[in-house]
Amino acid sequence: MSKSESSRAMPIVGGHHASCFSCQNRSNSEWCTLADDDLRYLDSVKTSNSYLPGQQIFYQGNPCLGIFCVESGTVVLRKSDASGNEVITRMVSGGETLGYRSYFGGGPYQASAEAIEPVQVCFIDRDAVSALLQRNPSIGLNFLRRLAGDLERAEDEHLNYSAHDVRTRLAHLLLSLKDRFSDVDDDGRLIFRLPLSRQDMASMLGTRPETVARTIRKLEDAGVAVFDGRRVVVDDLDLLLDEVEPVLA
Amino acid sequence: MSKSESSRAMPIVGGHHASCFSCQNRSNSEWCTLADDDLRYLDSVKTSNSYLPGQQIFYQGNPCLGIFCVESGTVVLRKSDASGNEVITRMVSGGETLGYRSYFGGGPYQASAEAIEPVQVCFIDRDAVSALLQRNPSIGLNFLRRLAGDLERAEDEHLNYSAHDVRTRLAHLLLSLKDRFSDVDDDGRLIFRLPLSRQDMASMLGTRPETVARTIRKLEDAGVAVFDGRRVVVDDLDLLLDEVEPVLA
DNA sequence: CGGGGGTTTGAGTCCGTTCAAAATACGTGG
DNA sequence: CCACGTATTTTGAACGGACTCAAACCCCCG
Repeated sequence: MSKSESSRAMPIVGGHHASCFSCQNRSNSEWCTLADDDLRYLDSVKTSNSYLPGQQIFYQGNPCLGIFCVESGTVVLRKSDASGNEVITRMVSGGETLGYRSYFGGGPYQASAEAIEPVQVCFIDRDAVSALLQRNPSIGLNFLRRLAGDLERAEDEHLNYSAHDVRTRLAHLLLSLKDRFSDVDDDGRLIFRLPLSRQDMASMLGTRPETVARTIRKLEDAGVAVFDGRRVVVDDLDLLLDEVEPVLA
Repeated sequence: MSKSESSRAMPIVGGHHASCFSCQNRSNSEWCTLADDDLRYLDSVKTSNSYLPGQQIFYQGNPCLGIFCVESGTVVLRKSDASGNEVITRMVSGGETLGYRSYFGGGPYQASAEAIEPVQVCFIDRDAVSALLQRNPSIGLNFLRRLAGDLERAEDEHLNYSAHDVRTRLAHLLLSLKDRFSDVDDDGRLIFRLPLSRQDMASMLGTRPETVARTIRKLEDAGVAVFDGRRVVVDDLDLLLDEVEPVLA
């Protein structure tokens, strides 16, 4: 169930009101092709908010009132069904956008967005998005590219899911988190600081927490990685890669 | 010209050259918002082709040269990895479009498109699509809606997949094929004529043909459906629905 | 009639689940 | 800072669904 039951999309901290002009992420966001005056418009209509880990940015089933820009931090999209089954369909980090699937698809959100790190997000109203799309059609193309990429990832995931066991998928997951959540220490080892609980890992892998724990143990026994809570140490990246890429005959 | 470079995507029958104006499916396709002169343009640049069951319309890995309109018949998108694992990510029938994910996402096709029924498709060149997008930006919005819907379905499928066993997913599959591939006979029974082999069903369910056979047997033993090759008879739709919707306490 | 691909059935195994309990981490108040 | 209650994680044992390998079957076609 949820931890902070009641409050909906209530930011804990008022906006520190970043400017779109100085936004680090703009160059690789959908808004990169905005002309100066359009950017000025965007900057004037957006609102900026902060969320702490565990706080919900929007809920599955809620109507989509606009689009969010993640300035910093990490958000997960959780999707659940009537029976309480839950999967994490996506992780969204700084520079990425949020809520556009429902915006373009119509209908309510199909997943809940929850901050798993302290997050700074900007909100752009439906009408403002619509206006920007009119003023600069290339924004639409940018979102087309984004959605096409999302669909590709979802279908890759589908294939990956039905072709590999949990151990392989866990190795996959680690690799996909490498760039954003690991550093190399003096000895050349990879040091992860995962933003995910074991339960969240299970939701991402489509399995149960118990299985995650057991699979972690297997990877440790195989010398691939050492897990200590959310801290993971990988001595030899090649061993991790071998988990994913079977030794082909 | 463009697609003859690969002898594979060679239609068996020359176009019967349907007109876009008389196309039955236009009203619910992405092209429904085209003005008359744009439609005339589309009609002049599209080429129409036929494929027989088993023929490939394009291959995973091939560059995307344009977009296809399925006028009639059914196509499946097969996606495979280096190890030979295969899933069917989508079924596309008359009125739907094909190849737009790669067109907007850039890069080569991520799946192969194979006719599983006699199919009539129109091909629209990249440049023509681009021109139409420019002339009528609402086309872009239509594709945004389409991709958003595809992504939603893919993520629904993901949840469905990790939450339900093969038996439930098979029932799901039947229900999803009901509208297009079944009729009601005089006694009120549903008569399916499936366009899929058992292997294809396995690819859609993310399982093996043996498991499909066994699961079919279970459904028969439970009196839910009778399978005779590709012909399926469902006496009582409610029984099928019960397979999907667990009796909630 | 004799292939040959697809399908079904069988037997055995393995992976992941379930249920239950123990261990560990966490937050809160004393 | 420690103690305590709670939630999460880990471990264990038993079960079950789906997989693998293999053989038999079937149907379509030459």
